[in-house]
Amino acid sequence: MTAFTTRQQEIINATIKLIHEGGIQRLTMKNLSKRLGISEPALYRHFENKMAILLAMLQQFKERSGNHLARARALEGSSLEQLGTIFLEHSGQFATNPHMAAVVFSEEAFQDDSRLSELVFSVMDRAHKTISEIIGEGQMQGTIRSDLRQDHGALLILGSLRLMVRRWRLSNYAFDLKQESQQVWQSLSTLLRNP
Amino acid sequence: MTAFTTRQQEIINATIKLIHEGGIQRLTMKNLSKRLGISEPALYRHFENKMAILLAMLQQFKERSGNHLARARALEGSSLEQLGTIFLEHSGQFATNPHMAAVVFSEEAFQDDSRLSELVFSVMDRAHKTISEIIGEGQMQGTIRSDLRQDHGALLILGSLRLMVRRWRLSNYAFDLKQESQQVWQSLSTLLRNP
Amino acid sequence: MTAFTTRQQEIINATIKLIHEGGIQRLTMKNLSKRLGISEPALYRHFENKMAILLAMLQQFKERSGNHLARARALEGSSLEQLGTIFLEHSGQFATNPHMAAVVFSEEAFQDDSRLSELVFSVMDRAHKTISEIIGEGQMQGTIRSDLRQDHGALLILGSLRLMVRRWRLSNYAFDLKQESQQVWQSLSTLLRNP
Amino acid sequence: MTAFTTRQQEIINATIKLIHEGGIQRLTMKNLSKRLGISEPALYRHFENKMAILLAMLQQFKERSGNHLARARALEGSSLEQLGTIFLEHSGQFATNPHMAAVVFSEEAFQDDSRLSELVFSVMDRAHKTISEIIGEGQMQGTIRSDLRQDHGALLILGSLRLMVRRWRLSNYAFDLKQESQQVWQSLSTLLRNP
DNA sequence: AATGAATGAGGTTTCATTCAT
DNA sequence: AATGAATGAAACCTCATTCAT
Repeated sequence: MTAFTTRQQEIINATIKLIHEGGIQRLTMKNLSKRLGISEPALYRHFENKMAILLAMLQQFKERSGNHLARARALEGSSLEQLGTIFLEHSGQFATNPHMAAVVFSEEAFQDDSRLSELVFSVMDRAHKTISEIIGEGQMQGTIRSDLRQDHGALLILGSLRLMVRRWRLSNYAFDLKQESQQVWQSLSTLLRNP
Repeated sequence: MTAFTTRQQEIINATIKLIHEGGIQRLTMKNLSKRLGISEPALYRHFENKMAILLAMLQQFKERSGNHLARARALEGSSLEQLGTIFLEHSGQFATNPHMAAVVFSEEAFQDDSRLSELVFSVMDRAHKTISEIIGEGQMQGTIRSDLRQDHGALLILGSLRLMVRRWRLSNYAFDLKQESQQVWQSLSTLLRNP
Repeated sequence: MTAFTTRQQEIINATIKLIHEGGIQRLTMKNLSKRLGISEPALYRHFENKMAILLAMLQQFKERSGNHLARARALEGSSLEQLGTIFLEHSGQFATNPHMAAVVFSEEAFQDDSRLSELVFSVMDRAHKTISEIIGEGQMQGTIRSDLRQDHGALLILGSLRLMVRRWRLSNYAFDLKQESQQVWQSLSTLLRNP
Repeated sequence: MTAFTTRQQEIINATIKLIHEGGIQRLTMKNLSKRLGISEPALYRHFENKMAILLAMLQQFKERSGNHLARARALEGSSLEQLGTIFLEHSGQFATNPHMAAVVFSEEAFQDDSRLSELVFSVMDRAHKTISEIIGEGQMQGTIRSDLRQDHGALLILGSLRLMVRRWRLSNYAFDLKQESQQVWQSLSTLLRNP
């Protein structure tokens, strides 16, 4: 959708890596330029602002997250399978691209600017709503236990996913996220399945 | 354990409020001194460093969290009741003291200093371990379903708690956290209970 | 005299307009290029420097001012009529072309470069000298009161003209400059006329 | 009225001198700090902003100008004597303090900020109104010729004063401003006096 | 216990200008 | 004739911290 130039994409990638390494505080225009081997003013040829860089990064993140959800929805499988796909694809993206995890957990740093924080919220909210919907469908079809509010189910799934990724980060990526997320999903689906 | 002077406690409280209002970025020595109505150098009479202030704040947080857990453990009730107490007391503390929620979600900002980040991790980890233990006991007693790894149960409970509080924050405290957390716990206990 | 290419003239005009809108501070190569819809380096095809642009602008201004004076001198009328022509033509030019007024009042900004400031001074000085001359002639012919130093007369006329235009600018062009300048000239000529 | 600390007054004085030497463009926080022998951040202890420094400078200027006018109004003398006092005291202040002249003619540089430009305008406007008033009184008393609109008289007097000072500046202070202003006032009063 | 004054390091951004294409 | 990409210098300002009082 949003098309970035090569340089812009490079800048976005470097931004993600810097945040990954040292949080938002490490993301300075100087560090960014140093990382890319260009001067600070050069950055301003490609983005109007530091804010614009963050905005671009989050927009891209939102787009990717949206794609994940859409792909899962398009699956032929049962509701539980759709949920599993969402859970595993999301954690899979973090596993392959650990930098992105840092961005998700820097959310609080974006609260200064309303555009940034709304973007962040909208990403989370869309996932929440999609998952709620799928749970609702599963309950109608009888595959998911019906004594569970749909939004609570979404809270459960997303909350577990987020905390798992956070623990993975805090552990310094000490365990295999993909493997762990499969096991966690196993547990989750056991709980959700209509007995 | 750690005894703070009146002034020190005032500083810690102001720190929490500043973080609550605008994240770690708002926490500057200047803002802190302005909030307290004293000069900047005065802060250095009470704490060696900005870091020392953060450290004190987190230590206090750790202590309180530890107390919550200990109190829950001391209860006579069943495992599920103990877990419910932990869940509700924690969310209750956030409801009464919304400032504290901000600190939890500024965790990422502490990654610069290893002492800070270890402290943060230890708080989360203790809760995780305690909850795992209780789940284990519940499974042995047959009150909690046994087809669930204990650590996954802890992940579930803590993840839901955290995400619920986060959504409460992002919604600008738009809903009643106490009421909502009771309902969420209702859902959670339904899932965990041995059928 | 000085022949400018079409592009050069466009650049000069845009320069005047920018100064008009926001003073010398608004005149940056970036703003200039944006206004013209070309790139910044393109400007350097047409002028060596930013200074060269300002120089060209002032030269053109000097030329036009010289023309005004010469045309007034060529008139058949009395000395007072010549002075009136100068007064009204100058203010008339500002009325039709308010952008130019801004340039006159940005004079101080040109003091950095000696060539610029000398140019500015020479424009003012030539008007001063011409007016002094005409007053002298009028005094010899008996149409202008002779108890007035010629240079003081020039100071009076130019000072009034400048301040009137300045007030017009500061008032945000709130009054009709042409009409006002006719009335001011009425007052001035009454004072100068030999009773 | 407005009381400044010693340091603040030093900063204001240095500001005036810098503007005097090289216009507004020379007035940078770095130059200012260098001139005072302190660091840049130190300036921010005494003024919130660069703008605040300019504001303080202009407020002081306004106050002084107001005092001049009030003192002249308090004189027992005729209207013409009051006008003469205003004319000579104002030029006298510039003669003693050539730095201030630079500020007056940097007016255009203040157009960026509305507070600054309004302040500048109010200074000029008050002088204009006071002079108009005095002329009106003189006309009623018969000492000033009545075939002259009061505001045109003010335009004449202020315009001449400004242009004279400007020429003095541009000439690099080559002539004796006090002496010249006495002679100019001689001419002006001759023109204004009721014959 | 507290303050006024100061500072070095570093933050984001803008400027006029250059160079390869 | 024009551009995309880049840059060194410098702008204003903020940060945590120190020191003499």
